[in-house]
Amino acid sequence: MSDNESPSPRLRRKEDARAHILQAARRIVLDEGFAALTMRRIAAEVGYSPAALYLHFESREAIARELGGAGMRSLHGRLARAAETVDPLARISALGAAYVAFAREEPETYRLIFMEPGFAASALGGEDEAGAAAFALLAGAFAELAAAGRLRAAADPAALATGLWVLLHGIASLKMTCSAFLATPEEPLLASMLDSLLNGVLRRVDQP
Amino acid sequence: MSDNESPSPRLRRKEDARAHILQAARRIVLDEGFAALTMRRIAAEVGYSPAALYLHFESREAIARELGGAGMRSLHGRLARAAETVDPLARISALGAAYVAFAREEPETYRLIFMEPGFAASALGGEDEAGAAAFALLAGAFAELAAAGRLRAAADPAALATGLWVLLHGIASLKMTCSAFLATPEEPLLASMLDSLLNGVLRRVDQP
DNA sequence: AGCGTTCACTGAACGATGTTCATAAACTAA
DNA sequence: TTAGTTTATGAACATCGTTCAGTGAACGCT
Repeated sequence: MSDNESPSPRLRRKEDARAHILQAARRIVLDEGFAALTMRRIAAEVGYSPAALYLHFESREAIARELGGAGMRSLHGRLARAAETVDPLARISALGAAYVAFAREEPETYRLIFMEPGFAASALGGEDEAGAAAFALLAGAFAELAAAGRLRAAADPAALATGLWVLLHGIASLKMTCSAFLATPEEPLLASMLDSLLNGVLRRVDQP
Repeated sequence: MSDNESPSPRLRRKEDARAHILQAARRIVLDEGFAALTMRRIAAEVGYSPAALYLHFESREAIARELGGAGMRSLHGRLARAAETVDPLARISALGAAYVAFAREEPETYRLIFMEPGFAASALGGEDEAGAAAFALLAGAFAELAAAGRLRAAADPAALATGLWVLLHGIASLKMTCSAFLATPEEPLLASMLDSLLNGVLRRVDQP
């Protein structure tokens, strides 16, 4: 499996430069917001001339795309940790909480992934691996519920996962752009909506 | 009630100019997207010099804000028409369909209102009249349901309206940025989610 | 070792952006 | 008519993404 033992110091340094640029870009986005992600700003941060960035990235959008990919992997990581919850019902709550927490704690990253035009289009559509994996975590929980016979007959796990994502994204993004409107904190709102949704979807059982 | 019979041709022309500018701006956003809304582009459209725009508006953002306000009034208009449905349950469906249709047919307007940073913050928070009125339409439907005793005990109409808005915004905005992900058309997805949500919130009755 | 080639990088520039300012024309009020 | 306010302009400034002709330094080869 050794792809290349000594990766040629040339390429090594090239990849280092790429990494440094991305790291600087990430720092800027986190500290000053996505709007501050400027080629000249990045260049100053890494000690390059603005033109040098184009030797490592095609455009500013390419850097943003890469950053978005990393953000998506980060989100996937959080969801994966939440997905360790064994009970599928509690897992759904944990996944939702993790998702909303990510959006709250790294709003600029979230905006970059899901709210910037012309980029997120490919984030979940299959092209992005982490995005698909993240979605699979949600779908898995519903699939387990279905397999355990705890779902109403007509309920489709994939559709439910999509619905859950829609709900989570609705909370996360509305909170970001219309925080005054969403006076309720995210968590209680999420809990109550999840309650209603699951209440409508779960098979009713006399308490066993 | 006559505020001012002859509004002084001075002011008349000034307001005309404002209207012309906004109209041109609206045309640009609709035809070429929000990103194309440039001061120079607007100026060219209305036949002014770029600097002249600053005699009528404080900044580009002010124009965008005004446009967003108009968009919100337009959305409110659609919702108001849908709100004529008498049965509150059917009305909720109609409101949802109208909302999603607005976002689909005028995506750039929707993005301007709800997805552009630093603007939508005040769209629903009470400052904007149309926004509050639009929300009241949703809340009204749930309040009627509650008054008719068709809601579960713990259900709070205002919270439910917020939840519905979250859901609608989730569908509308995810469709815009991750259309590949939302392979399902908006309407069936909305219908099924609304079904589950209401199913979990409505008081169960033996069919009367 | 020396030579030629490739590579990483820079400085200056281009077109476009939002915005400001001095200036001129046009309209209003006396 | 004259004085003054309003409206519009053209040129300019700073900043943006991006391109391109050069400049060394590092690399591969003989």
